Amino acid sequence: MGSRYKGSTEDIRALSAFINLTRASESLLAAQGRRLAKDGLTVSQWGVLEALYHLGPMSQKDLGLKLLKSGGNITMVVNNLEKRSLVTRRRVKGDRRFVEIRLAAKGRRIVERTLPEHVSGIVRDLECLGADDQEELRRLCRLLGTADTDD
Amino acid sequence: MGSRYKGSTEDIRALSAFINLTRASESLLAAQGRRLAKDGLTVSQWGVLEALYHLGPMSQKDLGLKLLKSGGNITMVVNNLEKRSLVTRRRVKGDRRFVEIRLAAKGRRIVERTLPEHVSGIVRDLECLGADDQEELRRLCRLLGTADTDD
DNA sequence: CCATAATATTTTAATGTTAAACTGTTGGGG
DNA sequence: CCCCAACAGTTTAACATTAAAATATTATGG
Repeated sequence: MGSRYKGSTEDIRALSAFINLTRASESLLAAQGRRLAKDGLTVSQWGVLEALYHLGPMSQKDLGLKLLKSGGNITMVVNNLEKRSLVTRRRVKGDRRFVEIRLAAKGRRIVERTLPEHVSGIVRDLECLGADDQEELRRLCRLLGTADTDD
Repeated sequence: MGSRYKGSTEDIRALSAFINLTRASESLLAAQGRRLAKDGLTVSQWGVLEALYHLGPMSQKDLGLKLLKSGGNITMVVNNLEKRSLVTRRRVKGDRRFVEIRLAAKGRRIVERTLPEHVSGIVRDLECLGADDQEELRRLCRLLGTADTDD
């Protein structure tokens, strides 16, 4: 049944790095998702709220660039936030193609109340690595992220 | 507007590692997705096909454990593969709760034809790291994956 | 000025994802 | 033997995600 696998040493090295990287990422994201769920938020919704909190109001276009998501996706996530009055939408006067997304009071309260807890959750999740290993991990991942191998 | 951020050095270290890790993972997964799309497959579908190819027929339960996905999700992905005759479903005689998923001939042909290309794609994507860095990355990510901090 | 290209957003269709409720099936204790 | 815990799978509801088509607005070249 098994063992029809024939990979070189380099293949195995790269595949092992790949699988462990994606597993680690999924694991951390899942943990963050569980914490956010207690506040009734998803990871994507949190991404939007945090961007608006730290960078101020911006268009959906800019949100998409910041979060590396498609325009249609941003529309959906902002819809769900707007339904719950966590953000507001407003057509930009001057260029009516743009929509300016802004943190609503309720959204701001949620971010300010829960931000410390979500930061410390991530810090705790990474604690099993020491400071040096965390910086090494960041260095290696940064190299990968930059590598925009558009084949 | 900005600069209401007040994080300690440790916070920033952990957050930087976190953000770069998830970005790198998304970037690699997106690249793999683009390659798979040329063969009309998604990352999830490929995960199922590859598991069946390397490990042989198995129940949806086992697929879920192997791929770390929910039961409902496996039902959906297998449905889509079954529609295209890439896998087959069969109730297990003896214990009729189980469904055995098996690679169909067409699915096997696709895996055998495209596996080398998809492996080498990953190898290429990781090439910007040397062998040592790849193994270091694997080590660090493995530590994170193991850390099942169920808060 | 006007046709057209470019841009921002929305919509649609397809897939993925989970939790929770629901359907069968099995196995075990009373 | 039968009720019921446990278990595998499916369905449903909600959200996420993308590509591609559709809408609306703006910019631009002739």
